[in-house]
Amino acid sequence: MTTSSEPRTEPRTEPHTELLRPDGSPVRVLVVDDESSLTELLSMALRYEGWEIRTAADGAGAVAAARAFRPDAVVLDVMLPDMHGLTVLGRLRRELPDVPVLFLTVKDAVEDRIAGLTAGGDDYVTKPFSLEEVVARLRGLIRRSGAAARRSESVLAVGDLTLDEDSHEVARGGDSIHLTATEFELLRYLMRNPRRVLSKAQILDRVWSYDFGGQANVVELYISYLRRKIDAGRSPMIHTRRGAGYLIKPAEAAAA
Amino acid sequence: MTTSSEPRTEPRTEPHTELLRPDGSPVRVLVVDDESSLTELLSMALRYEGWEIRTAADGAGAVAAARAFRPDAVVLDVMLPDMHGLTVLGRLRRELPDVPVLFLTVKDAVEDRIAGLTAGGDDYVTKPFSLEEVVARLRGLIRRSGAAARRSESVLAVGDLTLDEDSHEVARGGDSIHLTATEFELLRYLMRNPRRVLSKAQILDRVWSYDFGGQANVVELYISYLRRKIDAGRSPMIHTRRGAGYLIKPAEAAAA
DNA sequence: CTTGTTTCTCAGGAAATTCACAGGTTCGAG
DNA sequence: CTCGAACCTGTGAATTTCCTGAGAAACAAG
Repeated sequence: MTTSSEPRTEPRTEPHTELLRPDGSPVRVLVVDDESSLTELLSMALRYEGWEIRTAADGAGAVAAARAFRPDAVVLDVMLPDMHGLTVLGRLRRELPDVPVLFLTVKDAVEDRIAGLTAGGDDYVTKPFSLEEVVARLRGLIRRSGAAARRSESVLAVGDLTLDEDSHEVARGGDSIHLTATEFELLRYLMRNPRRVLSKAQILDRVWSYDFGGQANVVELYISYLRRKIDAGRSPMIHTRRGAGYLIKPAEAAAA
Repeated sequence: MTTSSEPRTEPRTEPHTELLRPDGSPVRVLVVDDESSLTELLSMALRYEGWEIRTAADGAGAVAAARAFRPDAVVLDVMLPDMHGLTVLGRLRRELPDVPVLFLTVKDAVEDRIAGLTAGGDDYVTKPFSLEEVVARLRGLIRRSGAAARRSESVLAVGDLTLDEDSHEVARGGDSIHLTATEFELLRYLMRNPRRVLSKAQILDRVWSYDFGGQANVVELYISYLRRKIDAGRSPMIHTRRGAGYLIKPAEAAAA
């Protein structure tokens, strides 16, 4: 039995470090997509981040909502029923010159044109996406746009393990570690919820894309990969709670 | 009903640490399921938590009740006679954008089609469930949703024994203790009712799933397991009241 | 087209957990 | 003190849960 001595009463942060506007009010995000199941899913996930969400189903609605709601960021599907995303972008910009936009595009579509747009500080993710990806990108945009009060750090740390959300660099105790995209997202999710048990279902819902229909044991598999890279040899940080899920926490001082 | 034999005429002292809304009124929960035996069972257990309960048997009723009752949380069976749980969810969200939902699903059947449910901070339990599980999950949802005063602690403490509901960590006097899932739930139940005698029937009804059909002496067995881990050597916290049940309380100053 | 990487399925095996059973122990009423 | 009921706990087997190797499929880069 690992004998950690203290009862651990360290400050327990909310699921995620909160991002607030300068005046202390919650960050506002406008979600624009014509598939209601998607706006639904996104709304839920983004509200859970503590943000205030408004949705619109088409370009006209988006512009109107932008004017009324004055969001700090916009999630915008490139394909809308009434007008093309780029048209919407133009009108949005007229309302809100500096608001960052996260585009949702289909994989093989006009990726280059979108890519060009991201030069202006915008960003995009391709459908089907994972919620972790969207949330992370959005956080990045908001952080960089200056809409957030404190310029929050892009580095997550748990014990001697660090993960940089901007550069995607991961290191444990000085040794840099190469992770694949999925491994990275899984680790980020764990690290954003340290000391908290996350069920396999939660992980799947959050780290895998919303249309993933495969076996739930991919989670076990990727945990296994992560352990090989993160915990190899050292005292383990990723723990299994049989019947409940997984959690990450700083390694105990290795038993002497 | 369950396999418990004796009539439940237990002393009805006030329940557990109460979760209240900001204005001090009791938390409201809407329970939606078409099996009346289940809504019955749940209502009873949740009322006992000190919450105000309303029930509905189908989707239409759920939406109406949501509008009128404005609950702080909803327990929602995914399979309803008139519409699918996800449809209901959409309509509920229109009424109550931020209300957390606890889904009830069947284990094997639709497991894949509930993807995304936990993503927004919602949660689910699979049938057959134990009441402890439902109550714990609900408390977690409410705690995190902000309906209750923010940042309530997730740690239960009795004497020098602590149990963290987020990390599933248990420790006594600094020594961390590993418990299995069932042991954990049993201990949580005891600790949420300190100094109070809980009969074996109560424990069975509460900690084991409602369809448990085994020998009632599993309770004795698990109490025995717990003692071995919790009380080992130290002065005991788990006590037997012959003919009545068990209770947990802070250890007396150890007799020299 | 070829090659290297990444994602994922599948399946066997290891390990932990749950539980029944039964013999032993303790308690308290008479 | 005696007896039966209530309780405790060792043993072991069935079951569940998790881990991980091997390889197929998908993908990206050259």
